[in-house]
Amino acid sequence: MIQLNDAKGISHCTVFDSETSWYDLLTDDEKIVINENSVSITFKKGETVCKRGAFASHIYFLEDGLVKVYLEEKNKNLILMLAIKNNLLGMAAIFDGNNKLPYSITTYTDSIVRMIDINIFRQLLKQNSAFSYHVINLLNEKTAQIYGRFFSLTQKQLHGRLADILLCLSNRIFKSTSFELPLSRADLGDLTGMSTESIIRMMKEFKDDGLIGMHCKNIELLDIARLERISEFG
Amino acid sequence: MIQLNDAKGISHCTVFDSETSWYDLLTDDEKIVINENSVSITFKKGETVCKRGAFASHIYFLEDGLVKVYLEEKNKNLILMLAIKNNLLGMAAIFDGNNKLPYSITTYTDSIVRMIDINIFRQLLKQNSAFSYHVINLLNEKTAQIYGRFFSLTQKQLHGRLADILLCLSNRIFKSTSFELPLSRADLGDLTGMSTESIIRMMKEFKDDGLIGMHCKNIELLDIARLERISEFG
DNA sequence: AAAATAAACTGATCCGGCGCAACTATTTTT
DNA sequence: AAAAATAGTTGCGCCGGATCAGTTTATTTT
Repeated sequence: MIQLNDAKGISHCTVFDSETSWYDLLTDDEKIVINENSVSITFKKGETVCKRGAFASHIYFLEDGLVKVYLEEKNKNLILMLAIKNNLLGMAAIFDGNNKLPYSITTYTDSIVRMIDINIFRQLLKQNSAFSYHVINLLNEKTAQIYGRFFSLTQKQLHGRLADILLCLSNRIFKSTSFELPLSRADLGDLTGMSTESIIRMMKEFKDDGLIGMHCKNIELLDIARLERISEFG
Repeated sequence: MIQLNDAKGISHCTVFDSETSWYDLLTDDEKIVINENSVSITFKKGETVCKRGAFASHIYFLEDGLVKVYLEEKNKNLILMLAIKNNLLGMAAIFDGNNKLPYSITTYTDSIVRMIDINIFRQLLKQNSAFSYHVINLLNEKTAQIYGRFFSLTQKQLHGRLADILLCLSNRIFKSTSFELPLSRADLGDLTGMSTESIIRMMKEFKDDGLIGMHCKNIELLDIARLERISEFG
């Protein structure tokens, strides 16, 4: 289990990555039910899996790929979280008053999504408490993450927010200090609550200060300790 | 069930108020277990129920009163939500990696909190799936709310955020267009992500514009339609 | 009731970060 | 390969809101 809020401060992380498998908690019969009531769909990079406001008919299990979960309204965008493979998405709609999806999902890379009938999923939650207990833990982990990000975006300024997201991408998504970004600068903006121009300026500043290396989409974190200090102080 | 995200826009609301009783979903035996493993504590106005970072030993059921659930760090504060009676709080710690509370809770008014042993609560979740299904719904409702607030605080400017919180207080807490605020201006600031001074200035502006009436702590919403428009356009 | 403390308010100043416009580089389309 | 569209970059001006420094008004304390 990954620690989300350490003693030092309130960390900002936006990736959800669960190792435990909910599927293993189902009985053999239940597994059959899931299999018969779900389909695996392939999405290309940049395709939309679902849109906020639509009726929620499925729970999405991301079998492979990288997606963003986001809110959009007028020209304002906010990425709520990034998700990598083995994530259950769309659970917030399980009992939303009106059964509408509370967010949209779009892929960053080619992705495979298993779409599970929401009523079947509800049924399993109601009948299998080991499964529903596990789901509660998943939800709580996401909630803790959202709190950290909420704090970061409302209380820190640009430097801190950029440091946060770079550390998060490195630790949680790419698991390496150097990686090739599938997100555009505009997406980084939607993730950190800043304008595209500010993202660019700030990244250049980080580069000039020797905190990161950067050639187009290729990023390398050079001074993690200093990035962490920037994240902490703001 | 209260609708959280309507078609018009992303609403900002910070109060959690559930009518359904989780307690009724327990069996008679389970009710006895809960009763034997919980105590009801009275807190005076302004007292701290729990602090972020402490080991989570209990789930808090707010039997009466009004509390804030918040993050604090250095001189930065962020109120995650307000809760009124009949709310379960502290559930985010049920399976947090390290069993630490992810937020602090303080009362605004004299309050009664039933403190339920967290392991007993876990046990009930594991054995009673009707109960855990209900808890999943509660968590999802909170999540949807947090998303709306997240959007509000990161994408709207002061006017919109103030309109949001005023409408929320009126609709969800006081259930009246006129009410006496138990929160200080500083708390309103922590709730909307703005400085105390800005809260004061903005409220005066709203008053001068005839949107609200205000005498010290007494607030009256005079033009709800315009407040909603301000909330929507930011 | 006086003193002390905290909360509410006001005005002046300053700057972080946004938005615009223009330009370049890269990718996609035809 | 040329054209079009998208993404990335830079400079500049401006303004929303924070911060600071103070005054006034409430609320506690003694």
